[in-house]
Amino acid sequence: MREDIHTAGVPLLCVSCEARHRGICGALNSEQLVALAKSTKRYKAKAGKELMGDSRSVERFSNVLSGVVKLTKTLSDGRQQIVGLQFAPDFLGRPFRSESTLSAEAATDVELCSFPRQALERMIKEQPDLEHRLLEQKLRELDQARDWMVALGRKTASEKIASFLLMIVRNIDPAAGPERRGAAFDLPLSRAEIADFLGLTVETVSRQITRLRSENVIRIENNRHVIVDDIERLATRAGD
Amino acid sequence: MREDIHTAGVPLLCVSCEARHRGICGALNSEQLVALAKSTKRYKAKAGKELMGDSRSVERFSNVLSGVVKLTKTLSDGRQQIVGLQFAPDFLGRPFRSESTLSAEAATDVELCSFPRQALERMIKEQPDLEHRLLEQKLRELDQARDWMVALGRKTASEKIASFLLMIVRNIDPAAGPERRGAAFDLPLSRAEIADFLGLTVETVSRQITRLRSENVIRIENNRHVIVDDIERLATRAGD
DNA sequence: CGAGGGCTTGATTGATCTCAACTGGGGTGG
DNA sequence: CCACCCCAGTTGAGATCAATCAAGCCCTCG
Repeated sequence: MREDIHTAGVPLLCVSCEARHRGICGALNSEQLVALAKSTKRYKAKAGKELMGDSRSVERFSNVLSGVVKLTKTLSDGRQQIVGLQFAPDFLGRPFRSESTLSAEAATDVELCSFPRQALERMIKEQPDLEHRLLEQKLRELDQARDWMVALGRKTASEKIASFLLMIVRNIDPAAGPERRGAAFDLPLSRAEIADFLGLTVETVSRQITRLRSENVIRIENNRHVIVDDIERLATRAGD
Repeated sequence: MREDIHTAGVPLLCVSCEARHRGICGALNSEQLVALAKSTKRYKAKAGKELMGDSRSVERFSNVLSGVVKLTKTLSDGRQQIVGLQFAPDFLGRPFRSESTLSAEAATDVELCSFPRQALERMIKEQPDLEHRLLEQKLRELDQARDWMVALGRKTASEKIASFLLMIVRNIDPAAGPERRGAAFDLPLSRAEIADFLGLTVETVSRQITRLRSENVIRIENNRHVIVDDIERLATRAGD
């Protein structure tokens, strides 16, 4: 591969960065990347780390470079709902003020590339295609949110679990084409988090996972590692 | 009001159109409006009319000028979930292809202003601010979708109903400031539709509405007309 | 007046929640 | 090195909220 042609003048930080390929940075040329990289900070966060409190850090946006970030909303009495999961190379942040509040937390260890709100907004003026990418990303998030609304509102507990596993399979390595029959991966979420994602309790999640396992739809090692031999078979359980 | 200044050269069709004020057309100047208006068609549809099937009419976008449009998703076995409601002057349509399918239907009688996909895309090239408006709108929809995910996943039946009524109050005339105590409006949805929106059954919706009524939180006339004397009191029941 | 659709109400069922006990692995400190 | 603890996960038994099944009511419309 003649990567050198495309990487001429690209900041070292960005050379192998996925956000430059599938993420929003793909809208930028070398010069613009250099400019943006000036105010860019790349860092890692441990699982559990809060990345964006209701108000804190609204002033920075990030690209997710690796790992999984969960977006949650909490009711006053503590009930929680995960309203989104972000995988690399998703864009993390809510441009232009939001009325609704949500917080972001590292679900697994994550790697982020963050930059100040202003830097992004300045860059948008210069390169409108950046805003286009942003729109595409947010449209995808909207599609996903709506798919989950169906699951939350109308699917049974076991359908929810199957849908969830399917969603992880599809995001963990989207590289693999749709023709593959099996997959293996680590769950990015604990049982409690899965429950918060699916609007269930931990116990119900556990029981349904056990059921899928005893029906040989999935195998599990170490509580976190899942092996799916026949994705189609799992898809059957998802309901849609 | 010196509307004449701002309406000079504006197509007749657009003069008093809300989309020009709060909607996406606000991004356009008179000339651009004239250009767009050439391929624009304004029309009314009766409640129940399908506006956008899974594939049909993806080639046109619309502004909702009056009335309410519901966006629904359906599982293979017929279970339905309403995943969004659009009020004037919302933009209706999914630019740039979607993987996820959804259909749009007039919930009440509606008035639409529609234009071909191409016209919009051409106009975006000329006026990037149009894309910005689109992004803002979709971000709002995303915020709303996530609020509903919390309701669907974590709220009780009666909290769901209260949240729903509250949402309608806030959308039906957002003009009225947050200081007003009461409100009266017609429900844009039937009981069955409310059920599809909240992930409940018709019976549960009916019972919970009855309960709110017997507790004097709301009054109801003709099954559709709702009077809320104390919005705060209703908000208390919504859970957040 | 009779029929049908939308809505309500009642009785019962059932999926999921709640509460509680137990298990197993990993880490800690004596 | 081992005993202990702690936490995540599992499993069981019983309670509960909403679904289901079944009438019945109230408009509107023919």
